[in-house]
Amino acid sequence: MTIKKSYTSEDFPPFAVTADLVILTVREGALCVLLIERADEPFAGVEALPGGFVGPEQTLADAARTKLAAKTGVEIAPIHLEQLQTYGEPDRDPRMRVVSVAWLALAADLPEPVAGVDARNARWAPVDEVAADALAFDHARILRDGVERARAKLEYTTLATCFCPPEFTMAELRRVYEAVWGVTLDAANFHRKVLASEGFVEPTGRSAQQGKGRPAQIFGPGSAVELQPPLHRPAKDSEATAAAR
Amino acid sequence: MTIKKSYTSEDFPPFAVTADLVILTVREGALCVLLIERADEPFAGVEALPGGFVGPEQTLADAARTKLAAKTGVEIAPIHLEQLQTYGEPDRDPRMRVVSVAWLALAADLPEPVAGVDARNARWAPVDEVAADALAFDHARILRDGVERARAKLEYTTLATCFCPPEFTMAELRRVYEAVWGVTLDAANFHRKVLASEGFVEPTGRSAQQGKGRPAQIFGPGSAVELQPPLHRPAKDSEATAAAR
DNA sequence: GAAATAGTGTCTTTGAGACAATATATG
DNA sequence: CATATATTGTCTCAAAGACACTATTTC
Repeated sequence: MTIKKSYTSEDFPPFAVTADLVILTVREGALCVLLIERADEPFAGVEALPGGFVGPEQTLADAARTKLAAKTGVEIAPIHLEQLQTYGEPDRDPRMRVVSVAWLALAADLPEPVAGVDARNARWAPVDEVAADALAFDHARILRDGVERARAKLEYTTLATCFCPPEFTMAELRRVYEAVWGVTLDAANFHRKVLASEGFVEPTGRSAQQGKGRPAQIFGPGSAVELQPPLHRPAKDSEATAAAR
Repeated sequence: MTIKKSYTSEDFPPFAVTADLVILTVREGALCVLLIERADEPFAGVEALPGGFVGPEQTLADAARTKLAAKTGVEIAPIHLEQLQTYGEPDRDPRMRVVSVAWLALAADLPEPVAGVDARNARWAPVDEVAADALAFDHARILRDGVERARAKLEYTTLATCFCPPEFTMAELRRVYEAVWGVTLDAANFHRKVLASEGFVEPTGRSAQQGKGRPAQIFGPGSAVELQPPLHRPAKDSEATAAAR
């Protein structure tokens, strides 16, 4: 290797950099991911995670935010966005060398997604129904990593409130945990543990109006980011029965 | 945006991609990071994390492994390597648009590092003595993220054994935790908790030879990756005294 | 009142941490 | 034997989870 005083485009191999998004939400009791159907080759007609190239003057986070807003049609209100991992196998895109910086977004239930110019269709897919080989590129792997990150973070952060509307009941928050973790939780113990975690939720003083049973208190998100003490994730219901055999 | 059938170099902005390494070890009771002194501009003479460009046909992980082996002079034996985060602010490198994929490496105490062609000098620096503005580029931020990742992972994984030689005593393992977390741990409780975490360590049956007191049993790393139950990180000794005021 | 959902009480088990006590080496 | 380090025992406290019980609504 020779020592150089400055770099020109000949000194380093050029890469394309994309931002790809794992956008998760909870719909009808299931953890769902936003998938688009690709319009162009490669993988035309195959579903993929939304994403696109990072602009030359654009922050990585900005690129992710822009694409998130475009797909969800929502000005980034209470949506959490964090960097996941970067994927850069030399052959992951047949066209050229592409490095994909993947992001994880958590959102409350949103209106139906918007199809973009480069995507025929978009939908919320329950993550458990996405086959390991159903997505373009290495997006199935990225999705898996994103789901696992979300599952882990619910244990020790207050991120579950990102899946809820601005105001919610204890039962709604519990159903978020149940959907993301794929478990059933004891309502009584959950209630106590959430209230014991300082700054997790903030009581509004009001109660829910309609409903069958006793009206539930209404909470908003609290100011804390980390859960102290954390909530522990039990084994999945299906795994528990499997282990009991 | 127009729809295109194929991409050429005009269709996307070219980026340089580097792999930068946070290589941590425990030396003389302190968590240390490998720093190099930059030979070239920008930041000539300033310390930085080791790293370099990713080759056109190279995996991101391969690029990190190669640079790790070059700097430590060690064929990657029991060294743990995992991806940390990717940093790509448009102005982080004054020469051009660079996206840096950062990696975290954990190693047992190694021989003195090797200076490379593009580095005047290399040394193990205790992480607590690296000032927030002492490193080139945004490497101080990367270092902070790496240290925090390592600290967190010792709680729920068996990675602490990566900081130990292939065989170690319970006290050596405990001193790893104490150095990384900056705390003092109760030897008795630590002993029990490590043995209670199935697959964390494997007894060899032998005992240490030299030493002042009762000879310690010698262990090797176990087969488990996650700690069940985890070890909990207490507040730093200094923070505990501060909180007591 | 029956059913449904929200919320509280209580008991058992488990693990964390403080610290006493014992074991086995060296000088 | 004094000292140093390793290892085991024991006690207390906090949190997790199971589950009985009470509270407040709708039909």
